[in-house]
Parts: sequence; structure tokens; C-alpha cells
Amino acid sequence: MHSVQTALQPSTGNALLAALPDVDREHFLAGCKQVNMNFMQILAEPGDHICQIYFPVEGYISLVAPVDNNANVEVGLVGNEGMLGISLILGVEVAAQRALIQGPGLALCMESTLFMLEYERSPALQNILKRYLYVLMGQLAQTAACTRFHVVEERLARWLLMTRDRAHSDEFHITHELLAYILGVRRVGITKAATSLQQQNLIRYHRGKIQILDHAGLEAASCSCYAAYKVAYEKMMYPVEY
Amino acid sequence: MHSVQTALQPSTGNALLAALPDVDREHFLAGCKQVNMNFMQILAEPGDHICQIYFPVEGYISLVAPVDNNANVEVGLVGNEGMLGISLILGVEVAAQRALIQGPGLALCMESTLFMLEYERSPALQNILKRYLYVLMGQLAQTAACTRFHVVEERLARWLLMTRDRAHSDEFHITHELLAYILGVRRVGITKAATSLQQQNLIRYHRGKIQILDHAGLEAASCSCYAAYKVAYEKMMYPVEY
DNA sequence: CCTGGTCTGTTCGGTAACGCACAGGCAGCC
DNA sequence: GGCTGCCTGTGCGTTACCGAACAGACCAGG
Repeated sequence: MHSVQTALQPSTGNALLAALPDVDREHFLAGCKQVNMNFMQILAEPGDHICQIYFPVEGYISLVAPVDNNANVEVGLVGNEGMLGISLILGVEVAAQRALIQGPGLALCMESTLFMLEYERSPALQNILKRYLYVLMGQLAQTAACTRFHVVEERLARWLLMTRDRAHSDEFHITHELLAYILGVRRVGITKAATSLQQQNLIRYHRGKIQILDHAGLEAASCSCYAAYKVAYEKMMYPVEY
Repeated sequence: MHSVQTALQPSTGNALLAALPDVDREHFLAGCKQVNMNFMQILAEPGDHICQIYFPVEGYISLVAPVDNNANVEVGLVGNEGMLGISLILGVEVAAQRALIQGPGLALCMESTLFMLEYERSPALQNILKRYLYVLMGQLAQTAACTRFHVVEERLARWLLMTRDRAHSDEFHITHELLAYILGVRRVGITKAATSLQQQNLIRYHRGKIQILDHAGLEAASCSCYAAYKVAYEKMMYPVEY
């Protein structure tokens, strides 16, 4: 298992659940089971029926949009700040994107049917999940623009930072090959961009293990989308602080 | 005003409202006012407070995601099959994208506060709008992939077809300049792609007036995203037919 | 009829990313 | 130690698109 810097309690390790009133959260958690998400496991394909929903605690999940049966691009990233299967709150039990586990680790899992009951009974849960869905939509739109206008090196830096936040660690496992799949470019393009970032002493990597050396420098090398997403999330999920 | 081939009744001219039971629809329409949307009018900027929502009947609206203060790309298109301001059903009164009127014409408009009341009182409305939100999310993700992998000519063909559906006409007004803004490319790129489509006798255009000559041929020249979106919409909004 | 603004077409050099192919290095396993 | 598989680096030629600039065509209004 990868190293985790911050100790995460299953009970409050997911930000959405942590935001619930104690009584709601405890009732919800009673219906969850703890599962270990395995690296590279596919939790859903587009069109699949959603049987379980996941609240990541340590691990994180890529939402990948396939097109033309051979091309793919990641359109969203779900860690302990979010959940997988959010479309259930729209009453839709069909997955829209491929869900691929990027980071292994603990998650809280619940049956869809039970989740719907919990959702009905907790206005606080409704409130937080509706806001999260809005944020996720923003992320989809942002990704469309990012993918169009920003060069690979910027997008790579952005992805590493977003993953760092979700891995809760400066170090995690990912190969150039997989990064190419996620960003929708050639592996060679990743090698070139990663080499450049390494030469700037922002990251170091070796055979699938990536280490972030200079978090602030990496942010400067990334496109504005990283900061934009973070602000959008905070503003929507914790509006009182603004 | 542009020509409209099919006669659209305000009362049922919007597909979302048409799907409501008569009693719900009539109550809803009583709170609407008919407005004329003007070409190139901006209904919202990202971050704006949403005061009114719109159900297009004849006109159609681009959802544009700006990035870095100078680049833009359209991430969604809203015609009489949809609505503008859908995020209200998540309880969020903040616009996420720029809303730009592409096609002029009639729309039904309602105050946000009244809309929320109507939404609360009609389960049928909740059902249809939640499904539409899901479809819109799919469109955002699809756009991200499309924008990444498909060449300008394919994307232009796709956009013309989507607009044709929403204009209810084979002929509508749009300049190369504006198309460049929408697809997030240079105007020269549009000229090149449009010239190619015209040489294939799929379209004809002259000083901002575009005419679709061969609808089927244009579909063959477009990327798969047009068909994919249409199927996703039909399947989600009219599931009984599947 | 001229003029000014809008719309479209063309050219030029430059660049980011493409597909393909191959070479080297590291780790694990027999 | 030597083999094998995986991960990373490099070197082609090609393509789509970029930024900038300019030229022609068309329309409307004075």
C-alpha cells in the first residue's frame, strides 16, 4: 500500500460525510462497509447499472470518457473530497463514464438501494451531495477547456497536484503509460513533459513511482485549472468561509 | 427572424414541458412569460446569480467555458430540448458557464424563486429535469473528449447538425468568426473546414447565412459525438421507447 | 457612385503533438 | 548469473493547428 501522510479515520475520512451532522453520519455509516480499492480496478463502464456507490477515504478514482473505442481522456477525479455514483441523486442508476481506480486504499461502500433510502431521510446529505454534483459538473466543463487549450506539460503538472491532494501524499504510483491514457496523449508526450518537470527539480520519478519535490513550483508550472478547481470546490462546499 | 420549418406552440414547444402532465404544465406555464431572445445576447456569465431560468422554444443558447481570460470553448448547447439554469434544481443559484444566445427566437422565462416553488410541487417536473441534468453532464464529458480528439472539420459538422436540430431549420445565421469562438479555434481553421464541407456539397454559406444541403452526408462527415449525444438524450428522456 | 464595415479566402513560418520504431535500463524470478 | 518483462528515453517524418498579416468580395448607407 502507498504511504499516507495524514492519518485518515474511516468515519470522517471522507469530506462529504465529515460535513454531515453526527447523527446523520452515524446512521449513514451503519449502512456502509469498508472496502479496499485495488489499483487499476474498473468499478464501472459507461452504461453500466450502478449497484454500489463509493466514498473514497484513501484511494482515488478516475472518471474516464472513452470515445471512438480507442481514445480516452479523464474528465474527473474523485478522492476523499467526493463520491462515485453521484448520479443516483438524480434518480439515474446508469454510469456515464468509466470509473478506474488510480490510487489504492480504503473506501466506504454502500448498496445503491440503501443509499437512496439514506438520501431521502437526510436533508443534510441532500444538501452536500447536490453541491458536490454541481462542483463535478464544473470540473467536467473545466476539463473540456483545459484539454483543448493547455499543453501536455501544464496538464501533467495539474494532474499531479490534483492527485497529490487525493493521495494525501507527495509520492504515489503511476507510470508514463497510464498517464498517457489519462491525459489522452501519447506515452512519448508524457515522457517529454515529465522529463522537463524533473529537470526543473519539481518532481522525481523512477519506474512508476512519482515524487513531488516542489509543490509550489509545480503549481506555477501547471495551468490555471488546478487553482480554479480548488477555489470552485471550496467556495461551493464550504460557502460560510467566504 | 430566422425561418422556422415546424410550427412551434409556446405551450408545448419545449420538450421538457411537453413531457409534463397537462395539469402540471398548465400550472407551470401560468408562471412563465414569453420572451424574445436576441442574437448574441449574453444571459449569464460564470459566477452570476441566476435570476431567471429559460425554456427555449425557437431560440437556442450556447454554454461557453472561458479559460485564461482569452480562450473559450462551447461545452453545451441548449435548445427547445432543454433549459437554461438547471443548476437551480441542485439548490445552486450560480451560473457555471457563460450563456450566449446563438439563435434568436421565443423562449419561456420564469423567475428563479417561482421556479423553485414549481419544482417543489411537481414530481413530474422533478423527474424530467433530473434526467435532463444527467444528459447535460454527459454532454459536458462528451465535449471534453470530442474537443480533444476530433479535427475541426468533424467538430464543425457536428455543431451544424446539433444547431440544425435546435433551430428546427436547415438554414440559420452564423459567421466563421463566431464559429471559431464556439469551437475554440482560429477563424482560418473554420474557413478551411467550411470550404471543405461546401466542396463536398454538404453545406452552402454566404456572409453569415449557413444552409445545410445534405443532412445525411453531413452526419457522415461529423464525428460520432453527434449520434452519441442524440442516443443518450433519447434513451434518458424517453426510456419507454427503448 | 463611392465608402466603410463586414465577411471570407489565402499565405507564411512556426510549433505541439502525432504514429512508428527502436534502444537501453532496471527489477524480479528462475 | 542470465533471462524476461516492464518502464523510460530517443529519433525519425508527418499532420493539425497556431499567430499574424493581407487581399478580395459583398452589402449598406450617405
